[in-house]
Amino acid sequence: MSTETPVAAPLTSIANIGQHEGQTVRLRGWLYNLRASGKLLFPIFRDGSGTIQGIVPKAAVAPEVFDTLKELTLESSLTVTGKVRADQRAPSGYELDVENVEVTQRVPEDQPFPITLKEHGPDFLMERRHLWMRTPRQSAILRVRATIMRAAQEFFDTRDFIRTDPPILTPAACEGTSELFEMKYFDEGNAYLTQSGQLYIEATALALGKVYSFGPTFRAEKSKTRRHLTEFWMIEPEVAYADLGDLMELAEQFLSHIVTRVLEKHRTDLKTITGGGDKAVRLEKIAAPFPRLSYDEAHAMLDQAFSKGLIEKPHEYGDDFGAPDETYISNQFDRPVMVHRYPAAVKAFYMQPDPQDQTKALCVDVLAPEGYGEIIGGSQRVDSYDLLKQRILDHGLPLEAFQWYLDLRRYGSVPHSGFGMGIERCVAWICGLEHVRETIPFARTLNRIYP
RNA sequence: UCCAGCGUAGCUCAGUGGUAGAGCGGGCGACUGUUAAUCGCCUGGUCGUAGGUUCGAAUCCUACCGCUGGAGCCA
Repeated sequence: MSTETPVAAPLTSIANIGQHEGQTVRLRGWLYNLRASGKLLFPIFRDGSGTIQGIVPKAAVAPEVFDTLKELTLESSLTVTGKVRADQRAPSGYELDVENVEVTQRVPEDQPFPITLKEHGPDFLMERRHLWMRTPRQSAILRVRATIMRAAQEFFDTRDFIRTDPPILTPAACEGTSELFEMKYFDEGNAYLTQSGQLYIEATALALGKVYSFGPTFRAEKSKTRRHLTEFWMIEPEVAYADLGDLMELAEQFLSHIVTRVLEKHRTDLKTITGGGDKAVRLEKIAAPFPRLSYDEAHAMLDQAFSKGLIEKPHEYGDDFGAPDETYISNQFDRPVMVHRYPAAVKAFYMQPDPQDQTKALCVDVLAPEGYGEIIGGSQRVDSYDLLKQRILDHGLPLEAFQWYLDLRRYGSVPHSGFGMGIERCVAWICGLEHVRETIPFARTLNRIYP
């Protein structure tokens, strides 16, 4: 439109705009919001990396540029040219003195963009997840998720772990308990979507030493809570010759590394997510070592809490902890707490018994602070052929299906340990979110598979 | 599967037996520093569905449907 605009204005992103202070740049993105005050317009642009406010005084731009922006509808796509200026009044520190704008597609006003800056309910937003993710808070969460995933892989890659992803289609249940998604598999009978790659990475660990897997897992449980998805991502390391102590050290260093990376890259995003307040402070305390609590110590803590009226139900010794129990325990600490050596009876068949007390399993749950629940579950695995076979039979599992798994104890068995971390719960905790449905681009929950 | 709560305008909600409401959104207008801008006017509804009680039902009762999050189970 305006012929004065230099065609060569460099293209940049809003996140990097500070490097171009005083220069005229181009941004490609969308109109996020528009305020007007007479002959002065305040359009807010977004480009996926952040948002920036533009300033358009009527006297300073070509009339058609002013008119185009004044009439522009929210979420219309555009390329904007303008000069970057530092401004104390701007939340991000920079503003754009708009010189020109070129609209790629104009949203018609009879069908306006449905997500406004006001409040909406979860059903309305999830039905429009493909649009909701354009809002600054949702975009920020997805950026943090990406960093968490990258940091998690980087942690293992730089420690010489080999990534070995297990199959997603499996012939039988790994643990025999969870509800599985079932499907027909040609003439081979039924197949199931994996609920954990653990048994498979035990095999790859005995081949390659230190391994991890990273991919989606599926649980058909009818859980409708803020902590549950039917499809979620899990990263699972498995280490030959590692015992429970090694595993707990690995877990606390792993989580510390992830938090460090998020703090390095996402101060602004964390502020956007928590709505202004600088909640990054609570993450600065997250550093190894983490507090450790045996099952017995945790039980005693709950016992005392009940007698003081701090929790509603008494914890029965020998039972697993319920969600309110986990919340209480985690609230006693300012960093993740590692609860180890649960009663073997409430844990999976493949967990190694504690030599000090055969009724306990060499396992650990890492509970995130603030009631976000179990983000990591792991254990030392049974390495004796005879014991593992007996456990399979005791749990009523079909021995034929586990022959390959028993082979791992038949040929050069060693002590080995591993854990799994649910990415979504980790993101929810680090970002301080109400619900895991916001931690993944398209959440799959009990009664939603659209969009 | 069980328990609880909620379904009223495009959105968020108020209205609890007597003529259907507000804010936001959308439209028109005013405003040169707004931050979910503000101000004026306009627009907008088979009160989830079906049945019942009543002179009269958004409101009370029953069933069903949908949503929400809590238990169990789990990451």
